[in-house]
Amino acid sequence: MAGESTKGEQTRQLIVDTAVRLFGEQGYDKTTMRAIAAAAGVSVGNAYYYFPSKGHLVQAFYTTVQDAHADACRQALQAPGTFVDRLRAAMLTGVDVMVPYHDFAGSFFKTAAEPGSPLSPFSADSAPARERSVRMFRSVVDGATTKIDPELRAELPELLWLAQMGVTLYWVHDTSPGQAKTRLLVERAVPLIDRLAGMSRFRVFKPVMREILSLYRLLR
Amino acid sequence: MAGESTKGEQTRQLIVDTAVRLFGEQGYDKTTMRAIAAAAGVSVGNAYYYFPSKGHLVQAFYTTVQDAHADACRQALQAPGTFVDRLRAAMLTGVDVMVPYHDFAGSFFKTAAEPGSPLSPFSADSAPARERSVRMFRSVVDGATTKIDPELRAELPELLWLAQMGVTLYWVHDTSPGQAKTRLLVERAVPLIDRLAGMSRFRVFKPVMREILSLYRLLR
DNA sequence: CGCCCTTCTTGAACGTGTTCAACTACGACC
DNA sequence: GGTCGTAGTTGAACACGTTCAAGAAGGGCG
Repeated sequence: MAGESTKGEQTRQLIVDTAVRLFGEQGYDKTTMRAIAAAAGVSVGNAYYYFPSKGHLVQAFYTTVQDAHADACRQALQAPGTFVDRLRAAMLTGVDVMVPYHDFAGSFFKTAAEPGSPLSPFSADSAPARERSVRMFRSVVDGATTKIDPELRAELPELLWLAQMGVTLYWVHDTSPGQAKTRLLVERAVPLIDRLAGMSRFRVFKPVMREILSLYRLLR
Repeated sequence: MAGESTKGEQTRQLIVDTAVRLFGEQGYDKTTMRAIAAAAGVSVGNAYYYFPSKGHLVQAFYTTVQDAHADACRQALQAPGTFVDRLRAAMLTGVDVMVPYHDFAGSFFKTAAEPGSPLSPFSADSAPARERSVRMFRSVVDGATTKIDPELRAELPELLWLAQMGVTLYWVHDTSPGQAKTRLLVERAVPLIDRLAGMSRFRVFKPVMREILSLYRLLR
């Protein structure tokens, strides 16, 4: 897991660590490339030798947060349980883990939201992180004792990841203290999702769900 | 409606017109403030005397597009019809109107998506444009002959506006030729929305819908 | 050692959005 | 007519992200 120890790899790591620290301390916009380079004791150009842009330095930040989320979830998801409980655990720990970075995320969001950006959660560059997150939601679904339509169950992990992107979108714009409203959103949306998933087996609802799934597959 | 004709108002208009033209010709990023100022025959500082930032020059662009959309819809919404037909008309004309500006929207999107930005569709500054759009969706709903639960019907215009924001989000990221996938999304999502709206009167579904509406009201 | 090639590093320079102290134009009031 | 104050205007200057030609370090090979 630990990287090679060549000169370059060391410098690269030094720059990432410094950047992540400064991002956390001062936010994205206020942390200039010059400041990162100076704090790391290298030149500006050197930072650009390892990272094609300032935004790419944030991938490391992503990974850090995602690791924390994975750790926080592992314990909660160890034992099987109802779908509601598992989903709530996954999503709430997600919010918890992000809380310290709310300001940072706000200033960085515009970069990640840009259509062509490699930092967009939908981009090819983000595929590993995305797949990892989907895997986590798959384990949420797999360990769930609740009865769910098989076709929906297969697609659910990806849909839940999408839902989490939506929650994150709301969270970024949420200015309530401690992002309380986002928590409220999760608390109340999760049971709703559960109810809808349960209804997916009813006769009247099944064709609608099928249509939604087929549309989703077509457009993603 | 036409503005005053003071010196300042003239200059302001000149700058806006030039900016809108250049944005359309070259996109957002490639149109520099220096270029706008030069093409308008004023100094850079003068542009900043009237507009606090480059992004603010885009509000005029918004208004232009929205006017075009309103015009395109008026005719289609004149006569009453089914909910599906009216909603499809409203949303498809929305896409049509935006098509010429897809590249522009892509490069500008990051600015509008920023949480604190006055150009965010959720911001206070965008309230007039937002309310106008919601009004349009209200006329879509009001003229609809389809039976819809009254509580949902009251809230539906705002929800449809939100849906259109979602469509726009998809559209911005849609790289298919002519944004064909976005059209597909509208074509197939509209009947789905109609079906769900119709189901809202069923006994099993009503409490779920109530919960969704109450959650939405709480969090907006 | 001397040579060469790759890897790594530098800092000045470019073009950008934005700011600001200074300047001009012009209308109102004495 | 003269004077003053506001509205309008200027362009140099700033800080930023990014680029690039140039050089330094290091190591394999004769």
